[in-house]
Amino acid sequence: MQNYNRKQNCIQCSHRSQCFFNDLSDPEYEFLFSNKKEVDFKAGETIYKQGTESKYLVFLLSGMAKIYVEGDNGKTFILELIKPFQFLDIPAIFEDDMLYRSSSAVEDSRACLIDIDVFKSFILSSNKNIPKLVRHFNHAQSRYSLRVTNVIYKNMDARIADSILYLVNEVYFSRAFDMNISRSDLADLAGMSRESTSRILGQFKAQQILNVKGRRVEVLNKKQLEQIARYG
Amino acid sequence: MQNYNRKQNCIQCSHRSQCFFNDLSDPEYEFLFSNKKEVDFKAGETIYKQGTESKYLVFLLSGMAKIYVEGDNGKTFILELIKPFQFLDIPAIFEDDMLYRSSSAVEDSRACLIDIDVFKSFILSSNKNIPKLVRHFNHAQSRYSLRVTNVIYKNMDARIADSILYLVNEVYFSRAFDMNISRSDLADLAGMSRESTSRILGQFKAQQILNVKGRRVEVLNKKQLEQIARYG
DNA sequence: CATTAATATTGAGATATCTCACATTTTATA
DNA sequence: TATAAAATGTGAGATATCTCAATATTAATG
Repeated sequence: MQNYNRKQNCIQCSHRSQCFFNDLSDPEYEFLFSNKKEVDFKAGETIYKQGTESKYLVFLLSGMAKIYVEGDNGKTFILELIKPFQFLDIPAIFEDDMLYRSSSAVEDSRACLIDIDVFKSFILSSNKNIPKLVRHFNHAQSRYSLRVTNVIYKNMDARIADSILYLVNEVYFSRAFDMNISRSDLADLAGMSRESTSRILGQFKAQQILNVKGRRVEVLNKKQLEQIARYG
Repeated sequence: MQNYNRKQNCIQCSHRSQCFFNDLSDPEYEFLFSNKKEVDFKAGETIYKQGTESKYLVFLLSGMAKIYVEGDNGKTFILELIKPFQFLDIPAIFEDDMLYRSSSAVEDSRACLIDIDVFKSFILSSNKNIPKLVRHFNHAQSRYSLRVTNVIYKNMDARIADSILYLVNEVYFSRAFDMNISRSDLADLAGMSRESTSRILGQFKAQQILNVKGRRVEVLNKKQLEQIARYG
């Protein structure tokens, strides 16, 4: 069986909590990944849809995915971006295996599908797995709170500043990066229209807070960006 | 030790998932509630604040509490209302015991505080507790998704309709009820200003969708309310 | 019961954000 | 490399929602 080179991968794993796989014994690892499937997703392709049940737990191997909620009008609000060696959503296991959010690939990606029943057995097999699972949920909840606060209380400037800081601090780990997401995605991340997003990026550029050229973004004044993210 | 009359209580428990306590053995029950404290909260009093750590798990015994996120500007957005025999938030156990949201009593309430370390031991003590815990998290996540979708994609009419339907279907279990929350709370639940909330209630009354008099609310046309909640 | 304080309603103007239409740039394709 | 297609930027008007100020109602208190 292919080994996901887990010790190494976990270094890259930006998930707040430990990676699920970094302290598994070989038999545990074998068990969890028995029946695994690997699937490729083209940029833009849907990985799963909210309101559907899933027989799998999706683990990203390469590329990037966005997790979002959809309104009746077809608009989307991005909750987080998922990078390799992170899970996408864990369905409502021990209930109906429902997914409450949707996901699609923002660039060509490869994912590993873990059988949900195997995952359940894995979770129940040892109480050493429980803290990891709980940390996953903690993380999801803390992110939700941040996202809600962001979109409810902040004006457009603050929302864009916040989104850029998210990219800097939690996605690309650098003040200068090439976004692999479109302006529309950035708009959906900030919870506003594409046009407003453009306007505010232009304004930040004029204020020398950012340097933006196409998908290249460079943060020139992080302090000020943080200030804006906080007070609008 | 006082017994919370758990078999009976769980009938009242509106939590999607089973109540944590309805199938505990007596020794388990004894263990979980060892060291428990009972505390009273007056209407309006804060139960806990987001960003703080908690040594307790709070379980509501009487009254009603609201769970909300706060912005830097002091505004609040209510995520859900908690009734007796439900947990308020489970802190980020197996991490830093942080709370990501705030809670306060909307009417005089009594709560039972369960020692968080006892709770952790309880969770780890048997894998039969895991599904219950996971269902709690599933529930929290599904509610977050609903709330986010509600506030991001819907106009004011839809948000008020949605909030009223929440009260009907998940809080009071009746088309006609006396709200124990203020207009401000209703506004915070719908994510809009107090004034706009008043206006829309007035409009729904004029359209004979609702009958509102003070805190008495009666839904006259639920079909239409659902229609509005969906399409605005 | 009268008075005060708190809560709720209403209207009008201010403001933030969106939408639409079009121009421009970038990317994909023949 | 030329051309079409897609993505992005920009301005102006439309719209939803908020804020402020005044009034009305309900609840609390002496």
